[in-house]
Order: sequence, then structure tokens, then C-alpha cells
Amino acid sequence: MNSELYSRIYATLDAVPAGFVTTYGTIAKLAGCGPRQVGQALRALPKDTKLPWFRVINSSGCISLPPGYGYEVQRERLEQEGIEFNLKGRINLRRFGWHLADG
DNA sequence: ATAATGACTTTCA
DNA sequence: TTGAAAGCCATTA
Repeated sequence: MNSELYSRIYATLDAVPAGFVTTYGTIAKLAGCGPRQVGQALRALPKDTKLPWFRVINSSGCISLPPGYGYEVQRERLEQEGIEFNLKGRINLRRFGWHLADG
């Protein structure tokens, strides 16, 4: 199995600054894999992990987890860092979206 | 080796 | 903006 791939995904994930969110696709490109692998890697993460898995959302700016399976948890985590949600439960990636060349 | 699955993305209408 | 279809890639069966 590509443990190294997962390691790269986790490393990239750990590079996401607090107060910002990123998408699966972004991490996928940085880690050199497809976005689904990012999801699988996050899914394999232990519940007590220190990695900011909650800072990863889908391209639509929404939490990809279904309600009752982590959605509420992730949402609260993000709100804790000052990230605000839209009326439709969406996050403004223009403001909170993390990408390398941004300041 | 083949088929099915998934915390996704992009494209087309 | 919303929704369906195709694309993508590692894991699992």
C-alpha cells in the first residue's frame, strides 16, 4: 500500500494554517494524488488525531460529511477557529480558503 | 486480474 | 446556481 502517499497527505494536511480551510483537490495536488485518496486518508485517521482534518472541505465549500457522521463536529471545530458558515452551510473559500501563494 | 466503492473534481446543460 | 455525467486513483472484495 502507498503509506508514503498517506504520509504526504497527512504532512500537507498538517501544513494548513489555523483559521483557514482547504479542499480535497488542493491537498490532492500537493500530495500528488486524486482527491478521493485524500478523503480515504482522512477517513483512516483516528478520532483523537492531532491533524486538522476538519479544515478539509469539498470544492463547493461545504462539509462533505453527512449529519450524524461528523458534520456537526467538523462544523463546530471550524467555528472555533473563527471560520464562518453561510446561510446554506457553506464557507467562503475566497476568504477562508487556503492556497500557497496567498497572503 | 476484474469489479465495486468512496470525507471528490471538473465539465456540460 | 443547481444537477447529472464523466473522470480520477487507491483500497477492498
